[in-house]
Amino acid sequence: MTELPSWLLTQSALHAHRLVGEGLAEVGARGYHYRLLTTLAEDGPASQNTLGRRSGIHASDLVATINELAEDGYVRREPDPSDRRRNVVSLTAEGRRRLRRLDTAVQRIQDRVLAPLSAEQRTQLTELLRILLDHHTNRPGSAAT
Amino acid sequence: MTELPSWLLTQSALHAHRLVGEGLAEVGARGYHYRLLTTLAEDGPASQNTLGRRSGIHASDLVATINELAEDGYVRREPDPSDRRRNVVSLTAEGRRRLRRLDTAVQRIQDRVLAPLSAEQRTQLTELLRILLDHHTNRPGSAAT
DNA sequence: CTCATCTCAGTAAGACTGATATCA
DNA sequence: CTGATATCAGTCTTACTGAGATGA
Repeated sequence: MTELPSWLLTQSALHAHRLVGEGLAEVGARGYHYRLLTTLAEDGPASQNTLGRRSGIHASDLVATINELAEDGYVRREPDPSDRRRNVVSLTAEGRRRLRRLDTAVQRIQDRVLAPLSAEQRTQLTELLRILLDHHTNRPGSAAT
Repeated sequence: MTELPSWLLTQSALHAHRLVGEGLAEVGARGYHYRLLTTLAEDGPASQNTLGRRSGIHASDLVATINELAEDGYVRREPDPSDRRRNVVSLTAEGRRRLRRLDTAVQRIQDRVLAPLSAEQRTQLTELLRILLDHHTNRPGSAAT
């Protein structure tokens, strides 16, 4: 069993996930916070629906995530004047600072995650995972509802 | 962000985990069931404590897992005569058959998980993950309690 | 008494489902 | 009315914490 690719994958990911989670927790953040802030910084303000698609965070979890980030003043949630069903969520200046801090933490952790691999091996691994992820992202398997 | 190794790792693992979960669900099982049955088949009967260490399943989850498997007659839980605090958990004949079935399901899924990779790339990936996992397994990081 | 073992209740993160209110 | 959007409550899996109970 300990040689099953899916096992190796999920277990390594578990460690990576734990390390990242701990790193973010040290500065009082969670994975969703980082993901949403990054998405906002990379692709700009958007409706919650759009942010959900971009970040991969489920709409219902997005609500709570935005609540939390808005409470700390990292994002702003404003009704869209052109479509009053929508909220436009955008990054504040404080949010940008916050993201820089989280980014530092996360980048530092990449090194701990990949610690036992050489530079070449790291590249190899990222490429292989990139192929895997692209494949499964575009072939939802049975995730269609 | 979508190039972060930890992101690639956790997201690919998520797909793998989902595929395996679906495959097991189709035959009415969960990950813990497969892991415990495999551990019992590979290393033989043991106390719950020992099984927890071997399988990586937390002692408190092991209780429920064994309950479920015992109810279906796949494992037997008997008090250890030499130490009445302990239960000795062992695989039944039905449990062996059950494991063969789950094994088939899981093996079939490996192919779906690794679909876009060549044989050589699969070997590469498994080796890299093996290194990662060994590293993090032996260096609990901050998992010490 | 201390320590190991097992059990039970509860928590946490991430992903997801289903129901509802609002509005286009 | 239909369909999109946001919100709310709850489920599932895996992992873990803390509090007992039993017995070595």
